[in-house]
Amino acid sequence: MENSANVKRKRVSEDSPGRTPPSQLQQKRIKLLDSRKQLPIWQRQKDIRDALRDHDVLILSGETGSGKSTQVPQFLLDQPWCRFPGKIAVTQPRRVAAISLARRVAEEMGTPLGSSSPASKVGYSVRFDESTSPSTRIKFLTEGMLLQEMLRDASLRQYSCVVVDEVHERSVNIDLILGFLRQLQTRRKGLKVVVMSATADVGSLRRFFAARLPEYAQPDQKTTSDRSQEDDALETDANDASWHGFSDEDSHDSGSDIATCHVEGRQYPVVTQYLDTPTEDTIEASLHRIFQIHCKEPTPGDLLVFMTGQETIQSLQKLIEEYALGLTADYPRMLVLPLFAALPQAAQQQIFQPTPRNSRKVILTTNIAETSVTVPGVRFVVDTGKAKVKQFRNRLGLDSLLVKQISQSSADQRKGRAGREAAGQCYRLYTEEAYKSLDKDNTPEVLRCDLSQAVLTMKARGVGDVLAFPFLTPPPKEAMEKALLQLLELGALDEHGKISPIGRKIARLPLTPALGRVIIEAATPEMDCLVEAIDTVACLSVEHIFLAIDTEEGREKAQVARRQLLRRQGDHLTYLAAVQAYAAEPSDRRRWAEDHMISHRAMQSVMDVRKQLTAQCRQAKLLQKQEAHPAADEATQERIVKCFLRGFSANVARVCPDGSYKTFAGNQTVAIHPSSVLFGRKGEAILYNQFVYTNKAYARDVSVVQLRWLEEALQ
DNA sequence: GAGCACTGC
Repeated sequence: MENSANVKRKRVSEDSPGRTPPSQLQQKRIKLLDSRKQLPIWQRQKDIRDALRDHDVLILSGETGSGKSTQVPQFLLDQPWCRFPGKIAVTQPRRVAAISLARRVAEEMGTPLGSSSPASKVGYSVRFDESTSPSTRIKFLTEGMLLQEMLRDASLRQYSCVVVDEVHERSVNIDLILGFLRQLQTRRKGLKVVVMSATADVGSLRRFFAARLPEYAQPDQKTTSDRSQEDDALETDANDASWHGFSDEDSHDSGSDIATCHVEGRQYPVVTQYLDTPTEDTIEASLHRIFQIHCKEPTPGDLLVFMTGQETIQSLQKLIEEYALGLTADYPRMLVLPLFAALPQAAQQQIFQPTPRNSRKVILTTNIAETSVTVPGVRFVVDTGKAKVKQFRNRLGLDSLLVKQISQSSADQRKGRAGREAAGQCYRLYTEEAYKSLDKDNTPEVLRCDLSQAVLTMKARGVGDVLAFPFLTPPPKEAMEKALLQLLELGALDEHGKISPIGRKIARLPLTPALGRVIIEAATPEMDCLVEAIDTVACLSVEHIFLAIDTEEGREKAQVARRQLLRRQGDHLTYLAAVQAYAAEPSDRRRWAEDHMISHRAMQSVMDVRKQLTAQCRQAKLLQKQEAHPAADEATQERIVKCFLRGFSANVARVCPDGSYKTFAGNQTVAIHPSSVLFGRKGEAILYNQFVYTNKAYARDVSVVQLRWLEEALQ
């Protein structure tokens, strides 16, 4: 263990280069102690220590502002049970949170951060950035990083305690970690687990940790078949959060080894207003409400409007700006700012600029502002009550992305955004009855996604019978079986369901199993195109590299700017050309990206992923001294696409006489997505990486394939 | 001829 920790320490981190003198660190610590004592959780210090002295599991609920993420690890550090092996892991859903919490806790403890000093007691570990020291006691890390650590040591032997934060978010990774910890506690006595959630209702978590293992691992048969019917009907609402693996009936609550604790949050009051009658037109209703608030309420006080996506945000922005022209000079000025993930970084930064005097920011946002981005200065929230939700359909192997009603907890989260700095107001553009009829919680991601990666994650960490894995919310059996079949087809599992050597290699890669399989295929002597495959796969595993353009004129400009990069064979080879050209650019890469209307931010991530994949392939002995082939080599290009065929053999469609495409697997009609270079073109058959239903079924990331390649692949 | 919310290894 110590060895691997030392090796990791050599990796880069972004700590401040100069070391802070110890006396300054202590001064800062003493100064911060006063504000720590003001936190609601400070009073509960003894309760929390006692709870974990007497129990192995603590479920801690507390809203934002309680201070639980920073204080709980510090409360536990000097406890006798925490002396050996001595480390505390605290998981976080997002990289920025892991890093900033580590920085804050290091300051509060008066210790240097991470790798800046061998004496540092607090560190962090996120992808591409690890900052720990030999003395690290508290480590903040993303959920994915903890799962990666479990590949090296499934028993997590360096930790005395694992704290899982933000459990209410219910990502697949959180559910996997909870299941692993639940299993681990039966064979590693003394491992303490703290589960922290913003939701006060912790009944299902309690039952989960209290139940005897074999009994609750069985999925509920009745509910499973209900869900599979729903799966057939594309349009039905599958957002049924009332479905839980842990209903009161299957509770085996002994309660003996589980402590629970609730901590008050620290929020200003927020007044909620509902509509008297429901509305169909949320854009119109938002427009109306925004101007009402703006004309009636004093400044300062910014306004945050929750919408579904880029398109609705941009049309509402246009409407507001038109209407704002009619406002007299008596009213404050209005600054309308959109906020969504695809927005370039510079535009996103605008929301952090201070609002000028006598003006009001009106921020139109997706649910990025619900959890990931905290917008300062907000006193008013307008909530349309809707969000786009992704749902995987097993039968069709298709992701749908449709507008759905949000859950109550999501609505409450949005409302809370108005009360972070002062008392606020929240206007819900739906009736109070509608609110009461919403699902209580968000549907856990594990019920909404392709499970192949989760299943391979389990297999690689020693879970033999994945159908018996303790899920907080067991997915339908069909979904698990579909994932097992897909892994078998990829050769990641053998016919007995055991993980194969190929499967182990794929599981180490930070990729979906299908993309991982492409890498493995490309490394074979027959295919011999690993360098190219890494570049292409790296591009496919980050956000879209081509900047979105919304005018006809812009599109023509983009066509010209990108002309040398576009490949008639399709998106895969186009991405490869773009990565190769970017990587070969000797001087100003930012300039190159601008010239080609490519996102520099996306290309930087591509280069990070490329570096990581290259290192991992070298470690796995997949990559020896292989060099890139000349760019124009057509035989290589053909082999690259064939490698993708190995990973995505189910994602193939043939052209029909009417010019549409139909999938081989399910005879589904599929259209080439407008973002593809093949949009509007025809080939005898296409291969695609993603199959997404929005307003119709689209293939994304598409290349032309020949029918005889498919026959070869089937041999 | 139409465009995907958000995380993460």
